[in-house]
Amino acid sequence: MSSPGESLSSEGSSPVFPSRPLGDRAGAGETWEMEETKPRMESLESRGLTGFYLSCFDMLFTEDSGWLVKVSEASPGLACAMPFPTPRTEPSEEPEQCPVIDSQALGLSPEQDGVQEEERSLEQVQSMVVGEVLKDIETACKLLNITPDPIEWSCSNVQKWLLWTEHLYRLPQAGKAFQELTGKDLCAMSEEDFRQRSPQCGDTLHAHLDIWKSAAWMKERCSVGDSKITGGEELWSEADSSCSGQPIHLWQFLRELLLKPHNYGRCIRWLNKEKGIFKIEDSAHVARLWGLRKNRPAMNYDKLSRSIRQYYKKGIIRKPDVSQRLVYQFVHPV
DNA sequence: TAGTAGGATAATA
DNA sequence: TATTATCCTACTA
Repeated sequence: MSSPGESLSSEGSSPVFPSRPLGDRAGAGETWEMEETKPRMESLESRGLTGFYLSCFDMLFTEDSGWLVKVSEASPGLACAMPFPTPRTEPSEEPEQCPVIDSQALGLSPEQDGVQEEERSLEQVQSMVVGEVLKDIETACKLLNITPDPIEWSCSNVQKWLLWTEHLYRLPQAGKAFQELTGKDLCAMSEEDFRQRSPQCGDTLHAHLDIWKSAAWMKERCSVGDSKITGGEELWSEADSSCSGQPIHLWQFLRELLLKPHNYGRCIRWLNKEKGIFKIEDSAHVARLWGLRKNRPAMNYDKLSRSIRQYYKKGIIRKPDVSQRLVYQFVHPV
């Protein structure tokens, strides 16, 4: 099946790139209008990225906001787990770290100390929030087999991302309005451009794209700096088969969904993780996700389940001893 | 009606 | 060539 919109068109897109979060993109053969990026950057930074992300929470986590509990329960020791841009007036060329400041050593008053404490707490939350956002984007990249940086998306990548975002956040379909646009075209579009193409959800899609762009920017900065990322986990891992260009297998895809219960727990979940027994709660949803991942719009549970059954002979998946509908078991549990 | 099982064949990487 | 997609029939809950 051919992907929609293979021919490139920049119709309706702005000639400049208005909303690159920070910094330039040397080496990509692209012209970045830094003057144009500045207002957007300042807006982002003056609000603080946390404010930016928090304002998108209702869109981001409509599936399940359970992970937010983790933020409130987070250990203070997780503070500054990843580089995070703090509010400032001028962009810095250096990758930022989150320094641990000894207020007593600085001779601060108790009031100043309290403010410092509050700021540290805020930074802890920021780190957790950003870490979770990055992880969600990483998962989407794996599942869709697209790069995290929207600027690199082809037309079909853009359509995948649109389908995915519409599906995940229950937005009205807007794919046709963005046909024949590459990621670069998309990134060059203003919020108003988005709204013109899709009055119903253009602003939402633009906000999501902004998050992806910010995440790509942060990823780049992380890779420029050291490899320390949140909580010791390696984001953007290259070890994953789907990120290394290898075609993903259905069993791998199912396992990835199972390993992201806060995103996909409503459509697939472990019944007994130790034994590898899982249940597909929403067969149509899982099939749609698989179809999105493999660019097979006609995928349905009938076909998906046939593929699962092919694993019986191979000893990868089987039906549990007590067979139940929509319940399968990994022969070799994780 | 939806899910299960498996044969056959085509498409794809 | 291996894997998955697709289509099919038969059967079950």
